[in-house]
Amino acid sequence: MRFCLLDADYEIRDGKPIIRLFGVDAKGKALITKDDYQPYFYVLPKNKDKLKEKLNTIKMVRGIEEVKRKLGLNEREFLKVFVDLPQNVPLTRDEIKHSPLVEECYEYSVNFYKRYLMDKKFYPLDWLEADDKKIIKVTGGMPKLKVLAFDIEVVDDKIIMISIADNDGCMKLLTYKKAKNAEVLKNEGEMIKRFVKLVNDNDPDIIVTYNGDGYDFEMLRKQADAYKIDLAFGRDKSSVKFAKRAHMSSARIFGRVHIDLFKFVNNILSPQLQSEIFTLNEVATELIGEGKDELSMEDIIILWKSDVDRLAEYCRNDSLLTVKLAQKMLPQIFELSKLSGQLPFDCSRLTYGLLVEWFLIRKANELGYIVPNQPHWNEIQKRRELRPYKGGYVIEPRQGLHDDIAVFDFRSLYPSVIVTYNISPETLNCKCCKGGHKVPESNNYFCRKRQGFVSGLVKELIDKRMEIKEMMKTSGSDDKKQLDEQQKAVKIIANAAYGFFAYAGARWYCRECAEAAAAFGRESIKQSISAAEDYGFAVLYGDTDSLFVKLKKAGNIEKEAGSFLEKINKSMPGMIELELQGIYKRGLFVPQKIGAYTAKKRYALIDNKGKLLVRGLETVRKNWCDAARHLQHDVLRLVLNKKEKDAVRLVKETVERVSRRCIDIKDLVIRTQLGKSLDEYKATGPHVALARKLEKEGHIIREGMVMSYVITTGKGSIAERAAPSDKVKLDDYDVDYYLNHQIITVALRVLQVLGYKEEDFATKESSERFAKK
DNA sequence: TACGGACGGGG
DNA sequence: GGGTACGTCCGTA
Repeated sequence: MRFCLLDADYEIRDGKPIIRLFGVDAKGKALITKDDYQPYFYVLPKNKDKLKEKLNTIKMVRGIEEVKRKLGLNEREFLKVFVDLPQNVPLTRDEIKHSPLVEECYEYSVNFYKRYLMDKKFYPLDWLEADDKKIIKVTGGMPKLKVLAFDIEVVDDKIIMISIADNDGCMKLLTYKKAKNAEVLKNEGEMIKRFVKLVNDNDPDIIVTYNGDGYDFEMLRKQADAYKIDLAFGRDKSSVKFAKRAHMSSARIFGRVHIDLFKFVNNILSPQLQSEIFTLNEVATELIGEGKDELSMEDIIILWKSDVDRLAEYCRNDSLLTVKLAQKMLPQIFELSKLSGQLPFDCSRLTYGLLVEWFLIRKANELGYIVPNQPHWNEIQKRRELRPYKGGYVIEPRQGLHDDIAVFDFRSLYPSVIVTYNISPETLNCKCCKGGHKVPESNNYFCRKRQGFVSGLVKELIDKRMEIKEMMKTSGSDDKKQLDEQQKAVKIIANAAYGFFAYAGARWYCRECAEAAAAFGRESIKQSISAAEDYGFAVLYGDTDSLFVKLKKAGNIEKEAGSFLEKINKSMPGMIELELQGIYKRGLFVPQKIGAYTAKKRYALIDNKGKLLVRGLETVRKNWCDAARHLQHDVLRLVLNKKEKDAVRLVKETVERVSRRCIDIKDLVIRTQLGKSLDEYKATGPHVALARKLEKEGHIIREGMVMSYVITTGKGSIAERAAPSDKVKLDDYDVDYYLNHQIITVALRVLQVLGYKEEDFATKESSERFAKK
């Protein structure tokens, strides 16, 4: 049979590990094929023969082979130790790791299915041909995959609604109250059972969610456990497995690839997005130009009581939006899978650093290198404690409002720097050439004679990207689209290499390499900046990899930005490339230091369509009250539309309304989650103080509960004055707190830059309060 | 000033 | 077999 590889794992059958490969054939039919493979790891022996004797006494060991592999730049002789079961690889290593016969063990923590794919040189989305004897790679295009998205709604810890949508748009809505176009079930348990059946009937290859690992599947598991329902989503009727991963569990389904789009956005895509907020609404708006009406938790509770039809519509729209977003993002995930060799399931959940790491691991394997071991926990800690090295070059922002701004992006600079100066752990201060590439402001240098492992691979990536871009020029629109996804994937991995050198958990960690790349980078960026100034731009702000400019004299910013880029890219060495990130009508720049604390990038831009791009200012999260949250956004929008006076008036109005208690108390509610059980708290924040009070009154307080409170007048710390939001009357709230810690704080973030002080927002009602301070 | 704790996404 | 990110900002001590 011939199939396109989508997923893999292994099972133990009759005491033997069996690899299972999952995929679809040309007609889109799901297939599973199995293969035998033997787990192993490498040992660098001190005494080869004696070690072999010792290994042969270990029951788990099934065979030993002598092999030559490269360790760094040198070829060494290793023992390849085969064991019976994958889980016995680390156990066998434990038995010999302290032996005087062993210098070091390697590759003992590579998952068995990854080991198999790596050794066979199988990449996800490869077409494989399997017969009774063996599996070989063949050619084939992209198969048609059935994609299904789902979304749940929850009220009071109960799932009240589930919607599903697939790539044909066909949908289903399950609930247990009467609703239009819904399938109405008897209760929550029946609904979950029905959902499981629907998924199996629909038989998707890919299941997509938005934060399904962190929420929907967790919630389903909890409720299914309560009703003793088996979440048998697997193609073999197996239940969903919750794999413990680095920081959260991932919902894994046999035979179907569960892709959590939020994880991919958060881990990989976020640096390339304009938005700093990664809600489904924001991300979908940016990527597919389609958003959604957002409902608050309270809204959902109210709608469940009063307007189930509308809630159903909301729920439907969420799964539909998720499936549309998947159509946009899956090609990107697949291209990264093809490049890094990681299964789409893993690839969509890897962090930036691990994505590079797995790319390097597979390449190392293919080039005959032994993969360096992961650093030990104490080594990672040691790396983290090192003082930070000098990073990117920062130009302090020119505080205030500016018109007609061009933003240039230097991000492709780092891969070019790594290649140009051969920056790699093995080429650092080599013995062969004392006159290597010297690092600015340092005594370190990099080899000129031998290509480094990492720098060589980054070079391949850059060359590949050039090739793809060349191909794009002569290809049709469908091919072009796929090629574009390919070049983006290449760019993602190439760009991540720099950060990877400084990532404390990295196998190819090299602080000197990161330092060097930063130093060479600073040099080149400074050159680009002076070129921009010579051209006639005023530099408004720059930080590491981005540059904000406006024209010194009147002119067309878009035209000038274009011709500047053309000019500078001709004079830039090698692959160094400056890109235009965008043109903006107006921008507000906030200095990095406000009062006592410093912050990174803080600015807000507005484009010609009136769309806002906000960085570093949107600290207004759920532990702020709605009044403050909305005020900051409105103030920003007004300021960027040159309606500064209106902004100030709005702040004054809000101050006045808060002072006069002419405000809806629900706009003053602050929410904070209890992250642990009450007795574990050392510090008593407002939410903890309130929770303790409620517990004494006989309420049951559990970890994970969200406390909703309002700060009231009275004596003591803020914490002592937090009262449950549903008990607070309009006369109770603390005007001072809401003005000075919420409303004015948030307004000043923006307006301080334009020279305003808190006195400027004083009204008759509030001036007395300011005078007192 | 240092440090504990929460935030993110989802509902 | 491998540690619950990680950078930021609030409030308390």
